[in-house]
Amino acid sequence: MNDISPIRATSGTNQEGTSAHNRRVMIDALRLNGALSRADLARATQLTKQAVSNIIDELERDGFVVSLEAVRKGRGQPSTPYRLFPEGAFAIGLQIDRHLTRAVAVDLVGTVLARAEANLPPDDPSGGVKIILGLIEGIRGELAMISEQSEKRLVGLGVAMPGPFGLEEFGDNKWMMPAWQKYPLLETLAAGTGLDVSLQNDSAACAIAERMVGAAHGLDHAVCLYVGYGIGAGLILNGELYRGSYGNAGEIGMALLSPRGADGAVLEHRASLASLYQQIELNPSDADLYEHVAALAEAKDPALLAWVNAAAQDLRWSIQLIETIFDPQTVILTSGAPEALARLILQAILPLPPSIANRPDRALPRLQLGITDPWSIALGAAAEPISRAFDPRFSAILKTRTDGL
Amino acid sequence: MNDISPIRATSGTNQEGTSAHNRRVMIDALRLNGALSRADLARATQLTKQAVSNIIDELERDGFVVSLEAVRKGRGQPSTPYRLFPEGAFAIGLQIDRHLTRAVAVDLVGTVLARAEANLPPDDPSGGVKIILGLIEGIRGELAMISEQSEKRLVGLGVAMPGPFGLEEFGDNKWMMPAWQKYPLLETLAAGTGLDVSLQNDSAACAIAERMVGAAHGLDHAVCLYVGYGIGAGLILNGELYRGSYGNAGEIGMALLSPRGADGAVLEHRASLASLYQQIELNPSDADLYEHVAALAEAKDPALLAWVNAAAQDLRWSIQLIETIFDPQTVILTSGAPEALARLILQAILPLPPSIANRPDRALPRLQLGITDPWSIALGAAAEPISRAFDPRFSAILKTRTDGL
DNA sequence: AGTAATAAGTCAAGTCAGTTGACTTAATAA
DNA sequence: TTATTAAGTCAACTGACTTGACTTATTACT
Repeated sequence: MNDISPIRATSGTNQEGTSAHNRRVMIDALRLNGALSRADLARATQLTKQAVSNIIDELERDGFVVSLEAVRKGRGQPSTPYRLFPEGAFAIGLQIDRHLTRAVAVDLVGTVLARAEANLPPDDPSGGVKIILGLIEGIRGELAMISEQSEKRLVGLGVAMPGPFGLEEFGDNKWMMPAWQKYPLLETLAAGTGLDVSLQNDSAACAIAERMVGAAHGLDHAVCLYVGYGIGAGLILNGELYRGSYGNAGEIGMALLSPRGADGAVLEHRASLASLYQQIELNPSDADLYEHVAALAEAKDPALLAWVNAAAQDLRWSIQLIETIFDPQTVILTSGAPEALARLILQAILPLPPSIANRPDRALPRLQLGITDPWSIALGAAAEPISRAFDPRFSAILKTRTDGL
Repeated sequence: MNDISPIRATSGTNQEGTSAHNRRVMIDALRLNGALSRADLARATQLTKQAVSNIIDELERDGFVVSLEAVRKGRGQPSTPYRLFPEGAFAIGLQIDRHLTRAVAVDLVGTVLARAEANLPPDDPSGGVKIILGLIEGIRGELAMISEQSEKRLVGLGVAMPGPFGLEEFGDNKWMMPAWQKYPLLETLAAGTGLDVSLQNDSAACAIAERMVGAAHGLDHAVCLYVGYGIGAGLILNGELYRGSYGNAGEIGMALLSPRGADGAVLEHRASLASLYQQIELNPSDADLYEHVAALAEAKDPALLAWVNAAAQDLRWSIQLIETIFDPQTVILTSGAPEALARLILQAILPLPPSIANRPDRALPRLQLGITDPWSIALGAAAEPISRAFDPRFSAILKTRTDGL
C-alpha cells in the first residue's frame, strides 16, 4: 500500500483536464491579444462557438474576464469583446538578493499594484525572514485596500533568489548565498503567509517577467540573459520556463570561458555587476549604489567603460553560444543595472558575431534590451504563480495524485 | 475568409484529445516498463481501472498490444500483463551523410528489422535521391516479408542529416552539405515514397535513439553530445526532443571556443571526426575508413591519441557547458566512430571539471557512453515518426485545423 | 477443509464538456 | 427593401471517463 511503485508513466487525463486546459487557453489568448469576441476565440482556439460561449460565461461568472462594448465591424451582428479582468487574480513576488529584498503585488495582467523593499542581513536568514514576512504583510494590506477580494484571489507567492540550488558545498562562493541556501525558506514562508510558495532563480524570474509584459511577450522561444550581481539565463522554451532536472538550468554565469583556460575563469567572474563593483571599487551593500552607477554610466566614466568593453566581449561570446545551442527567436539582455549602463553594455556587445541566428527569414532582432526596471525580478517572481495558475501547459492537463502517495 | 488571422492562441482540446493522450500514455508506459497489467496501468496513469480496461481493449483490437500469460502474485485474482506488440507499427529511418546514406526499418519497440546502405554523391542531390528511393524500396520489400501488414502500419519516414538548416549563405562550409540543403528533399521523398516525411539533424536523431533504446531510456532531461563528422547536441528536455525556433537547437559544434579567441575557432574545428581525419590524414570518403580508425584506436596509435587528448579537452569544456546550461540528468557521449575510439575519448575526457552537476542527490553518472553503433542515427531517424505517433506530448492533445488554413 | 482477505477485472448507469445543426439577432451591402 | 453576412444561442447528442456494485481467482489464516 505505501511502498513506492517503480512503475513510471505519464499521467492520463479526463474531462476535467480538458476543461482546465480550455479555460487556460482562453485566458492566455486574451492576455496575448488584448480583447477578443467569443467568435474570435472560437476561431483562434479551434473550439466550437458553443464551447467557447460556455467557457466564457463561466470565466465571467468567476470574475476573470469582463465584456466590453459591442463593436460593429461590417456585416453581421456586432461582436462583444471580452478582456481579462485585472482584479481576477493577484500574486505576490519576492526578490531576495545579497543585500536587499523586494516584494511586489501584481494582478492578473501583470500590473504592479504595491511594492516594498528592505535591507537584508546576508548571513542571517531567520532574521531576514522576519523582515520579509513584514514586507509581505504590508503588501497584502495595500492590496486589500485596492480590492476587497484580494485575499480570496491571491494565487500564490513567487520567490526569486540567486541560484544554483541544492549543490554540494562549493567552497565559499561569494556569488551564492550559502546561509540562505541551507535555510528552509519555502516552508517558513508558506507557514508564515499561508500561501503556495514557489522558488526560481533570479534569471528565471526575469524571463517570466519578460514573457508576461516585456520583450518576450507571446514568444515561444526566447532566452533572457540576465546581468546582475551574478549572471544567468532565463530560458523560455516551447512557451514555458525551462528549469532542468534540478531547477538549475540557465546558470550560464558558471560556464568556463575557454577549454584551454587554466585559470578556470567563468563568465560571472568577468561580466557580472559583482565584477564591476570589484573592479571600480564600489561597495555592493551601499544604499545609493544604483544611483551612483547610473551617474557613472551617464557620465561615461572611463573606468566603467573599460569594464563595459571587457564584459561585452564575454557577453558577446555567451550570446553566440546561446543562439547556437537554443536557436531562440530572440535573445533579451536584462539587467539589474541602471538603464544607462544596460544600454552601454548592449552597444558594446554589438555587432554580434555570425551564428546560426543569421537567417534570411528571421522576424526579430537577434539581441534586444529587456526591462531595465530593477523591480523586474520581483515582478517575474510574482508572475510565476499567475502563470502556473492560468497558462496552458501540459502538466495542467494531467491528472494528479489525490492519495497520499 | 482566407486572410491569415493575426490572433495568436494555443489550441483547445476535447474528448478526442483526451482519448488520444491516454492511448499514448498506455503505450509509453508499456514501452518504459515492459509489461503491465490493467491494474498496474490504472495506478501508474491515475486513470480508473475501467478507463484503462476500455483503452487496452481498443489497443489490443488495433494490434498495438498483446496479453501475456496471467501471473499469480499473492492474494487476489491473477493479473494479465500486456506488452507492446512490436509489429503494431513500423517506420523507416534514413541517414544522409556526406559520403554515404543508410536506411533502416524499425518496429514499434525500436528493433531494427532491415538495413541498407549506399554511397552518395555529395554534390548531386537529385542523383542521390534516386539511390535513396531505391534503398527505401528495398527496405520496404524486406519489411513486407516480415509482416503482411507492414505497409498499412508504416507510420512514416524519418530523415536525419547534418544541420544546421535554412541559414544564409555561410561561405563554403565543408561541414554542411550546401547542395543538399537547397534541394527540396522532403517533398521529393514524400512524393517518391507516399510516406509522411520528417527531418532532423543527426545529433537529434541520435538523442531520439538513445531515448528509445539507449542510455536516455525513460529520462526526461538528457543531452546527447554527438561526435561525428561534425559535432552536435541532441536535447531531450521535458521528455521531448527540443528543436528550437527554427529546428537548429543543439548545434554546439558551431560554438566559439573562447571569447578572446581572435581566430574564431569553434568546437567542430577541433573535436569532430572531420578534424581527426584531417589531422592524421585520412580520406573521409574511403570505404574502409571505419575499420581503419577502429584498428588505429585499438592499437593506440600515437597520432590518434594526440588528437584524442586535444579533442577531449574541448569536449570536457563543452560538457561542463551543457551541464551548466541545461542541468540534465545525464550527458550521453555518442559517436559515429568505432567503439574503441569512443571509449578512448570518454576516458580522455574524464575526470570532469566541477559544475552544478555535482550534487549530493544525483542518480546517474554525469557522463555516460551511448550507443556506438554507426547505424544509431538511422535508427533515431526511424524512431522519430514512432515517437510522434505514440508518445504522450502536449501537441498531440490539442485540436488541429481541419480547414485549409 | 473452510473461511476470510485481497486484488484483478467487469458491468451498467451516470456525468459532463464539447459537438452539432438549426435558429435568432443585428448589422451592412446592394 | 431585401439579401447577405456574421455573432451568438438553443437544445439535443456524443463519447470518454467515473462511480460503485459485482464477479472471479488466488492466497492467508484458523
